[in-house]
Amino acid sequence: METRELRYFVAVAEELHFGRAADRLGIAQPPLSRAIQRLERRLGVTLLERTSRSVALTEAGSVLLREGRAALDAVDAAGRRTRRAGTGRPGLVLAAKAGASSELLTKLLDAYAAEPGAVDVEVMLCGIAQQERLLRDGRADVALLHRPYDSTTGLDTEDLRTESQVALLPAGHPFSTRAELRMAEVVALPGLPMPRWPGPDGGYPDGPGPEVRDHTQLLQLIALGRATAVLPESCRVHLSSDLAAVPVADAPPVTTVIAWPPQSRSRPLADLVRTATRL
Amino acid sequence: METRELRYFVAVAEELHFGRAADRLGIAQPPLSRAIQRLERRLGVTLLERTSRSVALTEAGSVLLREGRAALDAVDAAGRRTRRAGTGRPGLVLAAKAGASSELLTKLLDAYAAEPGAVDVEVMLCGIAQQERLLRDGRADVALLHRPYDSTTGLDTEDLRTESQVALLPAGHPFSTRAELRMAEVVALPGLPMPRWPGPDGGYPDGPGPEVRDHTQLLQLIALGRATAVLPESCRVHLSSDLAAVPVADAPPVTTVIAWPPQSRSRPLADLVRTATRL
DNA sequence: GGCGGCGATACCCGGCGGGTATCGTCGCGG
DNA sequence: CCGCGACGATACCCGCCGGGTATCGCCGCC
Repeated sequence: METRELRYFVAVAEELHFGRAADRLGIAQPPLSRAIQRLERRLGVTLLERTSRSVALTEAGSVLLREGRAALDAVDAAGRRTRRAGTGRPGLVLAAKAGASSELLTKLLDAYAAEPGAVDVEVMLCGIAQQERLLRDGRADVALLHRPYDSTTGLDTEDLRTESQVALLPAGHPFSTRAELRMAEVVALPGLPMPRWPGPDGGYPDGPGPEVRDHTQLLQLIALGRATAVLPESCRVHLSSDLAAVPVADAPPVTTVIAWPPQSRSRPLADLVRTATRL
Repeated sequence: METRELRYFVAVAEELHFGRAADRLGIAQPPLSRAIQRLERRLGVTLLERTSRSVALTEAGSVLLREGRAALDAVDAAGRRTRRAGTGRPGLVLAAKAGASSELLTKLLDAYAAEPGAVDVEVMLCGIAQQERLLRDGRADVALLHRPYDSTTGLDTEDLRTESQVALLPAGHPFSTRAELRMAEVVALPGLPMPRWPGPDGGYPDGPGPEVRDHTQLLQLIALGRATAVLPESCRVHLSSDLAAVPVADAPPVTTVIAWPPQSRSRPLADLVRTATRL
């Protein structure tokens, strides 16, 4: 199986429409049809159920979609990491959610920079739940994640710290003076829905509440009185005066972990991980 | 990057010889040289340092070798799993070392077969340290591993049980009547070296001691008075009378784990894992 | 110094990837 | 009920790229 074929199939499987997929791939529709047919013939498996009005994934097709994405990520990662290894710049790329764990991040970067043999660390600030992707396709070498929000399956990790969570409310909200809240109270706040985060696929789940991409967006929405959210208590350090934080007694504790792709313990990475665990 | 190019590069990087690599790939040498040149040009990186007398990997080349193997495994896995999903046979393939944990394996298979919704489980008995590879390239869905001998990095796992280890000796050996031994005594047994196991790459480490591929080979060598070994105590159940087992006080305990590739929790796999943890 | 092994180069061919034109099917609206 | 339009499949053509053979250039070694 060639990566081009995989890329073609993934495009069609995502669009469920040969024309749009061909468009996205920058080729015409007929060669795309042929490529998919050949792929099916070679695998001996029907991947797509098509009529002239619709395209649907078969069971095998959805397996290939999932596995093919992972394989393409691995191929991309190989290319990117090789390029990085070749063209000077042997530094590390660390991915972190914009606005999360910032004081831990500064402490980590400072401590690591003081280590003997430290290399340049490029910080890649990204949206929610993007870090796993960045690690998998080689754009990042190491990331800060937050369990249980982020999935760590298939990554090597070390726990860094665990903290409880607080509810963020607009300053002056009646609940903002409470000593603590419960999850049931927070989710039921009238006029203040919990926002929706993008999933690992970049899509948003259905439901009420505004769609939110990063922490600054979120904080602004809360300050505007349009939403509320439950976040790790370390977010308090950069709260502006228009926001209030109230502990949530029964929210699950959040563990910040440092994660990296398996089988990639280079010296600089190992040093960074060791530094992190000693903070 | 196309998978063909990756396959070509991996072959050359492993052989460090264009002629032999071309031979292995079933093509002539000139197209192989061109393919590698094009790959280097596209990546903008020198992968191989060649003179007319030798070929050596650059730093970037060894990165691409490691990452490329993983990517090729992922592509192979995508193909194999898709084929399996398409052509009926939606069963599970379980990989286990031949001769290890056999009574746990039988118990697991029996218990799972009794579950509602159980599917066929094909058992793939393999050599030492082969299971990780089988999981990665899609030939197996789930495996039994033994920490700390087997690496579990990049795999999802559940612990099943932990046991201490015993030294295996030829029956009648002076030490065979001892109540317990220490590691230092076992490794120093005159005339009874510890055998060498293949690593994950299939190669054997250097050193004294016979090369061993699986447990039956090993047991036979011990019975013949040519070797000794330290194994989990569950190996006692199938000891023949020509072997003796003596507990080793300071050997690290061995944990049997069930492992599967990340992001692949199909219903049957989840059922099997759940059954295993309940044994 | 000549021989032989090895990677690179030169040159040729066939197949495959990609393009345009067009067909066959089917849902839908008048 | 018929015609239109959307969409995937088919037909056919072209240029490039993957692969082959022949040969060169380099260099270690007898």
